[in-house]
Amino acid sequence: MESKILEGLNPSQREAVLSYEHPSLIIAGAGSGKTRVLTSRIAYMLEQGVEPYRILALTFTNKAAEQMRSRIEQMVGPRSKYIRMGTFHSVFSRILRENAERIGYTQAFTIYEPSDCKNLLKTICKEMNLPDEKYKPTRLLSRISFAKNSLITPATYAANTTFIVEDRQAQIPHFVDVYDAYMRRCKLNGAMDFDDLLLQTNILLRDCPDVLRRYQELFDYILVDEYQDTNYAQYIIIRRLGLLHSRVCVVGDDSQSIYSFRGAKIENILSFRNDYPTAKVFKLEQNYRSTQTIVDAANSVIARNARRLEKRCFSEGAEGEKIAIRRFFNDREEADEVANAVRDKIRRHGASWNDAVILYRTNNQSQALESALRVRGIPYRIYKGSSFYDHKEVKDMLAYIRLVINPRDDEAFKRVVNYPARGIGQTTVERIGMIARERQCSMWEAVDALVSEVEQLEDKVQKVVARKVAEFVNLVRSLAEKRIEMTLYDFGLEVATRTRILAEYRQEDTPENQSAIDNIEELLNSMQLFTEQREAEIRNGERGEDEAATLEEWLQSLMLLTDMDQKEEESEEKLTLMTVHSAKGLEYDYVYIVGCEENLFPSQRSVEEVDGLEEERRLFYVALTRAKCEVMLSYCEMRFKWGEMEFSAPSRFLKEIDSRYVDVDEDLHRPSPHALIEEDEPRSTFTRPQVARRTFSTPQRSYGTSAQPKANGKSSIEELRKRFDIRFQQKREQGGGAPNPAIVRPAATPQRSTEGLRRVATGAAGAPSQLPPCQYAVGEWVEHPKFGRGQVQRIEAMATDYKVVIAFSDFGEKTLLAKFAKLTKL
DNA sequence: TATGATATCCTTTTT
DNA sequence: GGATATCATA
Repeated sequence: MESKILEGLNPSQREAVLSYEHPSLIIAGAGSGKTRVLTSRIAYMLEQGVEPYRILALTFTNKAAEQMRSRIEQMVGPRSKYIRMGTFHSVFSRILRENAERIGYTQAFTIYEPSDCKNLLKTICKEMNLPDEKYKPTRLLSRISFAKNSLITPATYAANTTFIVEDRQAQIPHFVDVYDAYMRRCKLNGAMDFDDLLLQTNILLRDCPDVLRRYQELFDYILVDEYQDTNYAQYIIIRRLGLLHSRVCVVGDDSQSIYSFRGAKIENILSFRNDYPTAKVFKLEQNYRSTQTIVDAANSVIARNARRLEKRCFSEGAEGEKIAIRRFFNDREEADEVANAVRDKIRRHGASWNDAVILYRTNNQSQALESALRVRGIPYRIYKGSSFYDHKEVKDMLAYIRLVINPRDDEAFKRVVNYPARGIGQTTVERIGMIARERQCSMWEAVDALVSEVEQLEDKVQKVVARKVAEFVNLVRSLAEKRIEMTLYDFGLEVATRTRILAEYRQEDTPENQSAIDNIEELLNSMQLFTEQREAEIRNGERGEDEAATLEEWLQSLMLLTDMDQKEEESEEKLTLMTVHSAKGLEYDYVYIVGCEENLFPSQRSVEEVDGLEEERRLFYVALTRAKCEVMLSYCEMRFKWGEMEFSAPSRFLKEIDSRYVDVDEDLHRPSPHALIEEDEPRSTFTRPQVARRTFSTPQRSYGTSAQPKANGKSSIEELRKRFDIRFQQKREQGGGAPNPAIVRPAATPQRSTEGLRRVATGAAGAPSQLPPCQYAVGEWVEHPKFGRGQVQRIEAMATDYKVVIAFSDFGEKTLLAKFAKLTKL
């Protein structure tokens, strides 16, 4: 009897699933059922008796991991829970935590986010008296990131003459010293940055053979998704772990390698067969997602890349519509017209907003689109890099929490030592920093001693300052004590109130303050959610009793979240906006790719880099292949950039699509107005032969020296305006531009209950008298989605909510928060 | 020490 | 244009 898992797989998919005992390279073209093969393979392994905890499955995003897990669960049931599955970063940060002491780290290490890293670099450069116009934090960090991802430690770096010469030429001769100091300081602070999670894992596996051995023996099977986007550090981790059994299976598509800026090495997938000579190779070439037109069009573009693994993608689906290419006057018009186009498309096909996506190259392109969508009342969701955690109030909360977990975290210390203001100035902070450096300890440790000596201080001024610092130290200490006896949520609330952060935002009732309070509440929500999830897992026997949710784990999971991991708001139909990068792995019926212009897509920088253009082309390929049915590409004549109008030319990629698959509203090769202007103003500086073809590329930065282009451009804008005004007029008359009033309500922002927090605000924190009455009563019968039926035993008022103790028939007594528990009265 | 004014970067893409 | 950093002033 054949396994059900194999049903419906095509021959090559099937082979890829069956060969789980062999190291495998699965080259999976876009839309070829890659995830299905991967999940089927794992499910099949489980069915064949492989123990789930012996499987290590690494994905690119947490979301991908969750999706895979739930699919496998559907196939083979709850055993899937025990598979070690997640992103490289989340899986290995957990492993690092378990073994932190082995590499001289504290188990309570915190993770520095890029802004912490940059701040630290800034301090280091200041201390070393390096000119900050050359030693820019971002630049330093990206170089450090490059080094770490290539497993180059400061020592190896210093020994490499190429690097040293490079740095000298880049006028940052002391980079290696900065790098060294940075790593030391991180360690001293008990902190790791994102790249450390991979680098330190490698150090751990290199220096501790017993640890290596343990995990080698544990993980009989290793599967890696999106292998084309792994960097050297990740590659070596896989090599090391796979050395014993070598049952490494990687899945990827070289044509979709788009993360080289993060150190991803396309070579990893290109040379997999050399690394694992016994590997079997499977090619998934049939695209089940897109129309033939889309697949063929995408092929015609990607064919221009030199370095590729041989494969021939095809679709047996419908031929489908041609790819539409539209030209617009400026980014505003583009946004308006694309919004109209999406709306019309969705209406005409009776489709859902969920079926369409607008993709762009850079995040900042979303602004124009957002306002166009808002005006039309089109509901949308936007995936944007970590916006939530970028909020000041969230960072402040997290800084206190980080300090509680790991007091040596200097960046957290500096952030909140005087927030909310308690009279500790810059000078004081600097002095603490100096003491810390003298004693080679963290700032916390520096003041820790000081606090006990406060009263013995002679100097009056010093005494006052010291008292203030002591106040802060005691605050954090007392929070640390509270933490032990409290639930995550209660502790979070304690932090918000005791630090007076909440009070800060309650002083004045402004929209900004309300949103800050909302965000803090959301942070607390996530704590509660985390606790509940964990409790459910323990109840289901998926985790041991001793594995209750901890603050550390919550924080870690939070730090490693990506923009793609945000929770889907159930059943809300929204149009999605995101970068092409974020769209990898997703699919939509209708795809709109905006800003297909030179210097934007492809980006200016990519054109200058060695393999930059090929990567950009792959990115374009990714964008095209997201579509199931239709694609519309658009570009503008002008775009608002750096507060100025700049001319743009259509992207070269538009012309690279075989014309058979394209429907262009205007001749792509027609000289653009921009080109006309160039001709009006001849430039003697252009001597290169390319000049003749330059009609389609903007002069900005390319060869054009000085700031002429901008000035020229500006003076000609009026002229252009006139020309386009005529077009506008025509459009208006055709009725193209006017928003249709018959359309949907405005995008309503989800209303969260912030009642609780604002209430606490006013009076003494936690005065229960101000709470609205509890919606449940003792003795009442309720039903919970997970725990089933139960009777309310006790109700206890808390600061912002009620604790409800419920005796469930099947799960026993449980304490729930009224606000969060999804209870229905019976 | 805290606030408001000016200067300066910026725009790739993200775990 | 806009966010953030640094500076000048009370």
